[in-house]
Amino acid sequence: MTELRDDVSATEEPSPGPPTSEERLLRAATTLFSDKGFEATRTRDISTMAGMSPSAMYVHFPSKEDLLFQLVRRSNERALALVLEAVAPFTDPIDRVRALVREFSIMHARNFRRARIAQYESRHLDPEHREVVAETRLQIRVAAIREVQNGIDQGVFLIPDPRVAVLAIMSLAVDICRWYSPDGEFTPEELGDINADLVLRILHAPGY
Amino acid sequence: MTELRDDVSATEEPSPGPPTSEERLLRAATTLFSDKGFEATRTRDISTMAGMSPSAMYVHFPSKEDLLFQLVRRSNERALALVLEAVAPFTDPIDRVRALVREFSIMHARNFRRARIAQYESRHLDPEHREVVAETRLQIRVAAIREVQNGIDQGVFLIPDPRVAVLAIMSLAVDICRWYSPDGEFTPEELGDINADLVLRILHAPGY
DNA sequence: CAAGTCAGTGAGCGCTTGCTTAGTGTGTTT
DNA sequence: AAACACACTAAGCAAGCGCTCACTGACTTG
Repeated sequence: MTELRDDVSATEEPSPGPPTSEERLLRAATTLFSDKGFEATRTRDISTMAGMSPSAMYVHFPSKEDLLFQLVRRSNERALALVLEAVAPFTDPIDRVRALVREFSIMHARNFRRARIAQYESRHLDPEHREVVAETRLQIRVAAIREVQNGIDQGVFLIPDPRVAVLAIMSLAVDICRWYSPDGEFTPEELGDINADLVLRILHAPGY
Repeated sequence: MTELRDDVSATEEPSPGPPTSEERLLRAATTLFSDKGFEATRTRDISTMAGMSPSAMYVHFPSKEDLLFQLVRRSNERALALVLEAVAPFTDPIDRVRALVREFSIMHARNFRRARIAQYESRHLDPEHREVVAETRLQIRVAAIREVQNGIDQGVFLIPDPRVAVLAIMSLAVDICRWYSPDGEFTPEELGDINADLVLRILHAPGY
């Protein structure tokens, strides 16, 4: 069975025992930022939802913007690590692309709130913070291009322009977080398999 | 040659002569809402960018929310009309899907600011306004499903689940407005052709 | 010309915002 | 026991917000 993990959970590997104040604040911010957006969220609401007084947020985070930055940074770093880990067990380009697309898609469904914040709220970051997350995102992109090019070089993918395939991979996966709902008609794992199949069709992989 | 139309232009068929005050306000709001988001945009900035005093917006629009609603409503109505017009000249399911995906994609590139507002800012609408735009969007979705199902029925598309194909069509086209820049490596028309090819590959249309 | 219409203005109101500051209670160190 | 460290709170400040309102000048109508 797949691991069930709360989308608003702040830590990747939840430690036992009650969540810390910092964790509760990050969880509350995840819910509020993804629901109403960064600008429409009030610092009072974050603290209150975390079960604290309105000013308690500033004990743990220097500003509302920094709280957003921690959320976006974690989300992007986790996405990069997931992509690199997903392809690692395989050598066949088809297996590697399949694993990449599948895991990347699953992540954007299962963690759709965190993904929304990373995709749609990062424009509210300070310029230097925005640059940090842009660097991580570029690395994700580079990893995807590498996998597609690898398959082209080995002659198993047939597509005129690898950039086009990467565009499609990213759009199919990232766009999940725009419309996904846990009550929808597909589970995250189903969406992962669906997108992996679609991408291999696009790449004209043999048998697809 | 394709018609060049300013992305922030308020009217679909620009009338000759200088733009009206209402048009200038809609254009300013398009730029500001798409750049900084609805909540981060100040009514003073909209009026000032339109060349008027801070309170002048309220002569033409009852509220900031209503200004957003006009923008989102127009954008969605135009998208629906475009989809229906795009398929009309053709009878072959392949031609119809190709035209649908191509025009829908071109629109999300050429009018990426308006598309961003329609996709990402509609959560700030009042519930009744949100329902109006949801209805139009559903009609776009229904039209896409009809075209794919038509091709399946005629035996030219080979895909297990038509819902999956429509999901992919929507994601590939809509997601353009998230990352598109006029300075990027693809023109709107190129993106339209690219996405049409990708979708026909996904559908296993003969020859793709 | 008098009256009415209407786009646009300047001042500002009531409220909320992110954030600060002084202080409190609890547990730990010396 | 004195001193300190720490998470947290109550109160509130300066700034900015959406929006209102009394008013103005230009144009239209009778």
